[in-house]
Amino acid sequence: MPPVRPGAGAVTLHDVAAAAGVSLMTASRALRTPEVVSAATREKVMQAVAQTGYIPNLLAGGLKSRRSMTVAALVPVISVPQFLPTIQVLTEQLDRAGYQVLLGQTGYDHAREEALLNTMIGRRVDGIVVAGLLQHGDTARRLARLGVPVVETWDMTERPLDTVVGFSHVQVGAAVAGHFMARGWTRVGLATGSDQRAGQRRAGFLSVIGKDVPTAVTEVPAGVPHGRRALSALLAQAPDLRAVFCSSDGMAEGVLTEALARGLRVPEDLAVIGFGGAEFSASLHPSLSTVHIDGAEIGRRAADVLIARGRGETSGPAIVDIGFQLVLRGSTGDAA
Amino acid sequence: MPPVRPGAGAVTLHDVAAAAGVSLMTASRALRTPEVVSAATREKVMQAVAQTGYIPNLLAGGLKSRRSMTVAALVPVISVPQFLPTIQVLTEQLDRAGYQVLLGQTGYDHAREEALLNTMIGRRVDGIVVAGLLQHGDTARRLARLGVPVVETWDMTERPLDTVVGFSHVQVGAAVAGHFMARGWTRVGLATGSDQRAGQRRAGFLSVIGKDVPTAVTEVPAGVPHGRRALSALLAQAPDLRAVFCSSDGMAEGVLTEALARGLRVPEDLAVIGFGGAEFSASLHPSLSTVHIDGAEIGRRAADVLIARGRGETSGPAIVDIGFQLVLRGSTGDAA
DNA sequence: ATGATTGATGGTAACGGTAACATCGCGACG
DNA sequence: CGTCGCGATGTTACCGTTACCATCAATCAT
Repeated sequence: MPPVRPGAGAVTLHDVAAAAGVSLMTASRALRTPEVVSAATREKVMQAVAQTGYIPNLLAGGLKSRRSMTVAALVPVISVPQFLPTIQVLTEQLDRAGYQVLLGQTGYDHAREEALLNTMIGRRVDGIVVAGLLQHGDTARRLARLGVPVVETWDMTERPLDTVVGFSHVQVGAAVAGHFMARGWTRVGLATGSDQRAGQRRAGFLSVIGKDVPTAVTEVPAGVPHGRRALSALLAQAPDLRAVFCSSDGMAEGVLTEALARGLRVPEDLAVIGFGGAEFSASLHPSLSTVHIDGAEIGRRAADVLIARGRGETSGPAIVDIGFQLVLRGSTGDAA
Repeated sequence: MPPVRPGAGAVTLHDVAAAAGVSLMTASRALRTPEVVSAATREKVMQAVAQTGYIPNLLAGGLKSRRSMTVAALVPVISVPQFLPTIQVLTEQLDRAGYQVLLGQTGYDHAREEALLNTMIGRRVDGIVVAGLLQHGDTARRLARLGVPVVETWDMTERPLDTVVGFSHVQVGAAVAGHFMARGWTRVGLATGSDQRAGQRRAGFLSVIGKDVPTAVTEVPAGVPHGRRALSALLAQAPDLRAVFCSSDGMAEGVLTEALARGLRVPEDLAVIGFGGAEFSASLHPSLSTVHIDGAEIGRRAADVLIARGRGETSGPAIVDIGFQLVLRGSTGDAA
């Protein structure tokens, strides 16, 4: 097989127009704005499309129309399970509106994030969805100047770059603390990551508890081993610990495991609440209470925002708080 | 804020050339093929780029050069954990070579798969990676005619459309059956999905066992509840069942759960092997034996193939078998 | 009857780059 | 000394589509 020159053999709109016996422009309109073309012409063009097997070149169309019909989705790493429902629904919804998603992995690296954003600008994406908040640096300003819609997600801020769809980590912390208080548990602790969001949940938590509490900070806020170590560390600080709020369901699982290993009964001796609403949390023993975030809803709302912008509609509220849900189960003695 | 005309304010190569005092073409070459311009000129252009904040328009470049520097990745749904390492590594490797990944979700629907492939053709992707095998229909033929590199993955076939990077499900079934035989377990069963791959594993399994075996088929080959039901069904057929090969680690977990509920000891009364090598399989009790597939390696090899093709290198072997690994743990009595 | 309006279509010029070829200065060589 | 070769740069055309404006027949108000 001879090396095929890329793109050779592709049918262009020119061919379609010729086959339909109309001008190039009429063919273009029959596809893009059918309502301005007479029914007969539209039909001829459609037949020519079917007959020739025409597939529009979206690069060419995007170049001229300045609308690439693509959206960038930036995540730290695609395999972070937390963001998957968001990406899934985002991709589905956008697909329905004719957009495709360009995937970008920042690897938790701000330099790579910047580089990726620049690449995405170069690809003339019609919008950018970021898992988390963006650094407000040079590139962010450029995005604003170029008018690229940006949706930050899974977080909350008073001053989003453009639009934010998420929830308040401070409120999450406060809600969990509130539940602990209501149950009369005051000897409480935190098993938390060191990231900014964990800090916000901690702040919210402390604001309700009204005093400092034992805190075990782990670099990686996930995984059973980290959870086990975290509980050990907490018990060293406060042997009479009554309840723990964990930064992730994975860590919470580790805390449950360590409690079991130490002969502590959950929830009688120690209550545990996780964060994330992971699927497996329901099938742990005891079932894990957790803070559930509707990631799919985040994706849906983000898609809505971008599609509306694409239609030229003025953006709705720039801050969308989708809230969260305290799912109370066995590990806090609230349900089976 | 007035509605910004999209793309307004963007710096073009024209501006860079003007700022550097060279022709448009020289500026283009300084960026794309620096080795053919003099060092002094290159320097001038680079400075102009930095000063103007130029970002190349990849739509324009791709249109003329017929190389979009994008690759499509098609998965059933992004949240299938199995494919995540593949997607992650694929995206990383391609990114390093300057490619971006366009995500497509087929939703297990062949019509949508076709539609997505057509869209991707329209976007002039430089390659397509599919999770699984492609239907060899009209669109597949078109891909071949257009010379778009296609990498099918996570499977094996004698006649790939183009290149396949995966492993043989038949061999997996045979290997598991071989292990059962070696242990002297002949009263064995299958808890399997109804898809084609499950069928291949079953065929490989039966070819070694040498006779038909009790089989529980579930529509959705994942999830603890399905696994529990599957074991119930199997025990109804064969109360003296000694070992089960499951279609997924999730189902295997369900089988373990059901065994526990029925007072069956694992592995003494019943041995269990899963499929997929999920992370959680190691931390089940007993730890789950499973067939591990190196999904990251699949992504790496797929990226290699596409990058080589992009360089115009003739494709290597069209069939890459990365094999699999039998991870033997507690659920077959092979390790702690 | 006549100019204005409307609906359908066509022609032309981009969009922002790159491929291919043309040009030009300059040292090497017969 | 003319010209050949070569590296560096410039010119032109074009990738495939859509924005914009022009055209033209048919309908309409006056």
